Amino acid sequence: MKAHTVVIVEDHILLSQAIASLVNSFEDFNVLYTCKNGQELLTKLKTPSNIPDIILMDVNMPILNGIETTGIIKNEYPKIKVIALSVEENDTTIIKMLKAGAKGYLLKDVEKDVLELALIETIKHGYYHTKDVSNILINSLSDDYSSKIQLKDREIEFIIHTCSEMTYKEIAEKMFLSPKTIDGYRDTLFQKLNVKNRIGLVLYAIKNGIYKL
Amino acid sequence: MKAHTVVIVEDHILLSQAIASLVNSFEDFNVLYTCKNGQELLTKLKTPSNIPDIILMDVNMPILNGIETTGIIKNEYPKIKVIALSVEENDTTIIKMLKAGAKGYLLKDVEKDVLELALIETIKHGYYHTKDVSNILINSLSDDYSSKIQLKDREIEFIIHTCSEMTYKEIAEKMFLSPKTIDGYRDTLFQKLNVKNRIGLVLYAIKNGIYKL
DNA sequence: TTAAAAAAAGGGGAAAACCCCCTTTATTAA
DNA sequence: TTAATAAAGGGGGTTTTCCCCTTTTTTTAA
Repeated sequence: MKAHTVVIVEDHILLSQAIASLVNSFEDFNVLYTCKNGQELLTKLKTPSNIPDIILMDVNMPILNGIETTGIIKNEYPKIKVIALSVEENDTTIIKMLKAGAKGYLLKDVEKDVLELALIETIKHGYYHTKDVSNILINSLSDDYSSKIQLKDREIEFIIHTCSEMTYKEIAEKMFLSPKTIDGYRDTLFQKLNVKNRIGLVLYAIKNGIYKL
Repeated sequence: MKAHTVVIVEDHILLSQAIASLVNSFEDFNVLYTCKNGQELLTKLKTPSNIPDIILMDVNMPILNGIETTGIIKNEYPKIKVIALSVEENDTTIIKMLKAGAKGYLLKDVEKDVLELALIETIKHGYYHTKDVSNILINSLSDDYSSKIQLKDREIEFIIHTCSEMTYKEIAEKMFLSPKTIDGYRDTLFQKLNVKNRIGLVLYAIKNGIYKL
């Protein structure tokens, strides 16, 4: 009988089962069950024998996502440790998940040894952070201004139009503005968002969910 | 010693290793190694002892994606059977992958038993199709809109660099080419991919998994 | 070995993007 | 009502991107 129990919450069944197979190969860990989303997990947790030591939580899931679910777990099951497991590497998502109560954040790009270490450390110390995540946490303390970037409605509208093949002149027509005003918006946003050109702005917009493909 | 060998091509390392762990738990299958993209796979296959019976191939990967890789495998290693494994469920991607030579197409949402069945059937009969994929194949017989867009290695490399704040001049330096050659690549790709400008190219690249944010 | 195809490169010029500085107009708060 | 702030806009000039046409070099296949 293994020492510690794990539950996996991941909407792709095959990945869920594959990760379960991997975790079951670790010496001290046993997967109790898998769930497809946060809602299913909350239903399962009502039965006390279903309470695990650790939950491996995907972030992007339908119905009830990882961030929301983690917040609920923190409030109602404070003894359960949540480790996030995601392809999402942008700072905003990581910060949100950690603020919601996750004790660690692993990318699906890490080696399996890192997953095993994360499980062991979380049991032993209550958390596990990779260097990347530690850096992001540190930066988020000193870059308190960066979470305060406020984009105005018209700025957002402009950004969305830049994520298209339209010239600035065409965007100006679309927004009923002068091309010189568009120049002004561009200059302001390049400074505000610390980008060098339109490509930088488009990448920023997609990365931060301002524009969805 | 198990009967059949499998190789996994998947850019997220942990998923790669988790799927390998799962496949190794199947009675008749053994994972030889994993690769992060098609390019790495092609390098590995040059050693004859690295030739597997089956390749489990992700579709969206940087550098050389699943569709291109599968096409190359079909031409140069016709005995190897490729099964696609992806979150992508749109008809276009499925058709492209099957036309490229994949012997099956599984979603990451299937149960692990379906993966095992697919492996067994592919060894026994040479292919395995779920009902969904069979329906898509039948429907595609009446839609002969086959798009034959082939991207060359250097083109892909160029595309990845355009998804950055570098000027074309800087990209030319990075690729050890003349700026005029970059102009040539740009013109060719704009026509090939039916885009109007660099923004269009960047959006295409992100949408089609050529560039990952 | 030679011809064809692919890759690399070149010239020229117009349009678009970028950057710097500044003013005017409209809205909001005191 | 007036002053401050926000939004819109202007001039001028440089750099970069785009487009069109062509040639040279390298690689591949016959």
